[in-house]
Amino acid sequence: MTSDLRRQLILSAAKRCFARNGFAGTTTKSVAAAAAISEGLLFKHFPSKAALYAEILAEECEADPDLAHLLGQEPSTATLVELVEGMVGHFMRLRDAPDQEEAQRMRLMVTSHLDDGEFARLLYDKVGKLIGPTFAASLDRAIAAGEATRIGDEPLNLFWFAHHTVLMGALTQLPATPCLPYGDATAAERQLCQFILRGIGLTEAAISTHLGRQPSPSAGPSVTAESA
Amino acid sequence: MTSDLRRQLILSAAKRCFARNGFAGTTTKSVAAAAAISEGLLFKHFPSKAALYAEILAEECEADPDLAHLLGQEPSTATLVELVEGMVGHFMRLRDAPDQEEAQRMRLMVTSHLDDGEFARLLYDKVGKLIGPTFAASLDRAIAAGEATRIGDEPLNLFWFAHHTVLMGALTQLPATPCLPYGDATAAERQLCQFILRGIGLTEAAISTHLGRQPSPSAGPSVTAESA
DNA sequence: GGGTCGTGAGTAATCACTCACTTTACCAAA
DNA sequence: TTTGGTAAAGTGAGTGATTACTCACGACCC
Repeated sequence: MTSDLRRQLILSAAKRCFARNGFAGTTTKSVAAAAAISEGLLFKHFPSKAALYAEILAEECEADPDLAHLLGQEPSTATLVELVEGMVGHFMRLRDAPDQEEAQRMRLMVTSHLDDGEFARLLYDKVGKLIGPTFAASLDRAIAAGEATRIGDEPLNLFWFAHHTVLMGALTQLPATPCLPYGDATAAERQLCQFILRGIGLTEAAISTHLGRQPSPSAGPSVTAESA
Repeated sequence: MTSDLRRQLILSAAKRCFARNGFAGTTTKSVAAAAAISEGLLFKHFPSKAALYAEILAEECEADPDLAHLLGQEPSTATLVELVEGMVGHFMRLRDAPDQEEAQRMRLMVTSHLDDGEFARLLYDKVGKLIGPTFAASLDRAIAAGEATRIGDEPLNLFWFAHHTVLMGALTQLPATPCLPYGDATAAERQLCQFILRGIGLTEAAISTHLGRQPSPSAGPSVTAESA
């Protein structure tokens, strides 16, 4: 097997382990087992456990799951409802997704807060710089159209509030720790969308007009009512 | 020293350690050092590291910081604005609090999600049963008074959304990992209150009428504009 | 002087990490 | 096609340090 492919397989396996057990709770032995290689080979590809973790965090920093779904569409035309619906829909879909990789990314984002504060700062800085202009622009457009009220002087804070709600909400729903009974999934998704949209200042009229129109083909709220 | 007092000192020290480093990241040696005792004595009081952790989590379960501030006042008369202001004010005060114990409790609540999913479920169940009726009643009163719109069929979900926002917001502001720049603290606190109050359905009129009146003498938003 | 409080050296297991070694992949000369 | 050389891919037993936890023993108390 080529070195690059092996590297990627190790990173993928390690991401799974770190997301599930945190940095301290993960052993290099378990990572090697998850990657189906010997422990020695692991250290041929990465100089240390910490370096492996740092590389995974840096990778996550570039590919924030929420962010990818938020910015997957044309930034200048996306409305707030589209943005929030995409974010919440993505989070809700994690529960029933066959591939749990993104779910693990969520956990990883939270664990990074506790394992490595310095990285978390870097992540917030980076994500903020990326999403900030788009979110602020969408909010400004909504305010100009009379569809939203301006709340506070820091529009980006509103995005973080929403981000936190989604992140922790996802954490409570992931299979490993489904500790919070939201009830009907579709209803809860709509409720969360409304919570966030109202929170960031959208008017009731604008929400009831635009919510649930599934305008974005890539990350729309195309959930079915099949889940428990 | 009496056995009970020593026990409490160990619990307090251990809580600090677990909150900072999680379960796997905390060593019994470090706990003993933090409690200024030998490692042997620690195991005279607690049969295992896991048992010590479980007892701390169970204790937290009984004394959720948000919850204590929410229910500290008369449940039947507290308005939604008072409840949310108390919760957010408490969270904002963590940053500048000389005693960091409550801040560590916040971290502990989040780490428990990852270290012990079963406990997290128990915690949510317990907190939900305690806060549920109070929150739902306050919300019903506000709706009846025409001060709020009903959003969804599960009023408790709205509380969890708020809880998550506060919890993660606090995590990003704690001294060990102040990774998110909210800007002016007073403005951010007001912004967060508005975000949550709007999110749970309060009307713009009700918010602007009641927000910032500091009606609760125990846990009101009596922050000064001194922080950065 | 029995009983609790407290210690610190000790245990086996596990940790991150290393190293001597074998296997595989690849390519050119015969 | 076969042969031989070589470097990378891969292994697994082994390293000292650290882990959770124990135990024999001393210090203080009523």
